Amino acid sequence: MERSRTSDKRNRILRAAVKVFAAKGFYVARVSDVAREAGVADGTIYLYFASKGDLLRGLFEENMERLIEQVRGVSAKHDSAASRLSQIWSDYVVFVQSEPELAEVLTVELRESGKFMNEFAADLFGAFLRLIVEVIADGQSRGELRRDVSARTVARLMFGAFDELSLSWVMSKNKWDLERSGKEALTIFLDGLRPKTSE
Amino acid sequence: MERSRTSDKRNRILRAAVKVFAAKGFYVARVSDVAREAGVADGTIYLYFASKGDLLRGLFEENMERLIEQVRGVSAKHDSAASRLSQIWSDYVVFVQSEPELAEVLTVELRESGKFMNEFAADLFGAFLRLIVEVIADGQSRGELRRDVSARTVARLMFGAFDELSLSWVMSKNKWDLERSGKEALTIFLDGLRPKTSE
Amino acid sequence: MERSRTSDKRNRILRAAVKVFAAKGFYVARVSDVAREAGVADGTIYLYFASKGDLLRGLFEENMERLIEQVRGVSAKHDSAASRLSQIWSDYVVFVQSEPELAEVLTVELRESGKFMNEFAADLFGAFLRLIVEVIADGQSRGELRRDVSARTVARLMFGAFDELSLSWVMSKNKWDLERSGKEALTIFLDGLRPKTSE
Amino acid sequence: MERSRTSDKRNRILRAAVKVFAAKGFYVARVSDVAREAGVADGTIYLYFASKGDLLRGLFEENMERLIEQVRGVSAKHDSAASRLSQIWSDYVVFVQSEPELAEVLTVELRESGKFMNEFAADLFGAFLRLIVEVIADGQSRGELRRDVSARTVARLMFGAFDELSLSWVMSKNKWDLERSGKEALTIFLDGLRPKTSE
DNA sequence: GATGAATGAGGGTTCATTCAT
DNA sequence: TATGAATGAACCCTCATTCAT
Repeated sequence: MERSRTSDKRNRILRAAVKVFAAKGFYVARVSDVAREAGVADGTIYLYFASKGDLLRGLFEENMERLIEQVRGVSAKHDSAASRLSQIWSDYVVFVQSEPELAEVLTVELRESGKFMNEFAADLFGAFLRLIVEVIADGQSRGELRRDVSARTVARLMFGAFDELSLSWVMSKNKWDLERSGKEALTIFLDGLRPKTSE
Repeated sequence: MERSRTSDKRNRILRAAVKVFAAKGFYVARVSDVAREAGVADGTIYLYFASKGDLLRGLFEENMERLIEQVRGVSAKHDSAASRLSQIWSDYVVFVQSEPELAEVLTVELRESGKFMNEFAADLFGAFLRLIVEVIADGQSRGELRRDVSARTVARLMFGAFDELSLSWVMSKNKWDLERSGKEALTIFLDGLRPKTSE
Repeated sequence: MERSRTSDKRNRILRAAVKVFAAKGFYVARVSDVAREAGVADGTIYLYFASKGDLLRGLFEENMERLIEQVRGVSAKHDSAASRLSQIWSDYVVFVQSEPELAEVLTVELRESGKFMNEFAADLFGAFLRLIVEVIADGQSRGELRRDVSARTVARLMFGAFDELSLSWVMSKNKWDLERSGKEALTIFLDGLRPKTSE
Repeated sequence: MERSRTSDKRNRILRAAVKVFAAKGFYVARVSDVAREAGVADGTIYLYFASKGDLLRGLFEENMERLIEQVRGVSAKHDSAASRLSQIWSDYVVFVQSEPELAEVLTVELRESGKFMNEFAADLFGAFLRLIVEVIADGQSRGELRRDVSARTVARLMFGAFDELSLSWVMSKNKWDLERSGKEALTIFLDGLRPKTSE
């Protein structure tokens, strides 16, 4: 009887938590809601997570790391900043479309929860942002992107813009074409980030 | 003894709520925290608001309307889309800098709260977004902005970008120059939105 | 400006209390309900009554005394036990029919409230009952009523029976003929209380 | 480990509620009083009852049904109206003497509570009364009881009389002989209900 | 490991009462 | 006297967490 390194039940609970937190929000959701959704007893959750907050923390950790890994892999396979940004975004679109509830939790709860797990969430988010900053800065240093703007500012801008785009898509129940809007967004940013001829 | 049209105490409670909700988040904040901050008894809050949720609602209502009015006034005083967007943003910077806690509550809680006051918050936010859409669409129809992107998408992008920018400024306790970053952001967007020569 | 010995406002409050207590019950009724019904401010009530409980107490006192006086007067004007009981009951019917809400409060709340104003309510009720006992005992000593039953028991029986009759009439919103039922009841009791021939 | 069909704890809570409600009255009693008396935590009560009011409701339901069953059984075992009424009453005396607190709650709170659970309490009480009405009407149709009085009125009379008798016995802390008084009462009623010779 | 009944601290809300006007 | 805004103690109920089975 092999046991996967990370228990099946733990994953079932995490998946249930995503669903429930997405539907009700972290604070309104009850631990027993998660338990019911996961098909386990309330107490079972505490065999895998120390507290309700830890459940949210575990959820962030596991998934943000996955996202970060994905983004990290992009830089290896693409040369230009433009193609990297394009790839990062289209990967993210795939993620949002295939796991909209997770995307919602990751973006919505990240903010409110900042209140009770500051350093933790900030770290994960910081790591994510730093990768974007690197892509931008690299593009600038190679003359692919304009240099008169702070890479950090650009990274935040793009993150905010795409985050808003995907979140509103999730919350509007997929009523419009996310890929198309994303392509338009990317075009605007890449055009706006083109090196000035005067430089 | 003159009495302001809207009760002093109501305003004191609203201001206290902003402070407390910003510091702890709506769900973690206790009504008695707000009462203490406002210097009133717990029960007094219920003379002005029907419930804790109604307090948050009242807070949105009053302030979002103010912001919307401000944005609305901008279009009358400025001609080009560029100057309108520039003005809207610099007005918003002034707001964020002078009332950072309110800005935080308005942006952070708007999301989480979407869960329990959906239509309400969505309406106010929708009204705000619509104004931006109009500015963009108007700029497009006058040939000032590129036409190959959806005005709605652009509005969302810009909102998301600037929202992220100001929120991260608020939460990082003002460690960097918001105005400067904002100017860079505006430049990137305006460059990215410039009509294509091929058009 | 003459002032009646017992203030008008005090009476207005008492009348309002009767109405409100009858409709909602003492515990569910709020002091502010009584104030609104009386057309006075909440605080005004406390100029005439020390507390909510005192309001109920005042209500009992004033009205029970009136009822007791009425019953007391009957014995003077009537000779036989039968005619006395008949008169007491028909007076009570008049009272119940003209002030059903007061009758309801006096009978319903008397019981529940026994819990918090024991000695007081018991005294008033005891005085009332004692009058009935006297009528019965007098009738027994004069050979008009059977002697093989305790006057106290008979008084309680009759009180309980007539109380139930009038209360159910009040609560059923006067759907049947109280006078008629009362006459039947009286007949049964008087027949049942007739001296045994063997005596 | 056997489990009784109806949870032990539920019954412990109900018994505690009887004791506490009898002592303080429903409105004055606190849920935590009941919990302490039952030896459980406050929250435990809500595992078995939806609310404080539901606790009172459950208490009525369970016990009134028991009483009604008892009364119902009497008619099968006795022939004459006289022996039926006699048996119903002596059963009730046994009940009142063995569970005086329950008797008190059932009769006292039934009235006040009518305010917030009208139809419910009325139904149970109505069912009880209807059984008495049947006994009376049956006695009348068989010529055992006088026919010139409404069976409904007689039932109410007797109920009111016996209710008052037992309640006052309960509240006077058993200072007198309930059985004896009850026998007297029954004699009076049966004599009063004897068919008229003229009929 | 798994369960879910039990716990009890905590918080939103009510409302009798007060008191400055 | 009269007012009614303000008070704050009290209480019902929720729900994260525990623990005996």
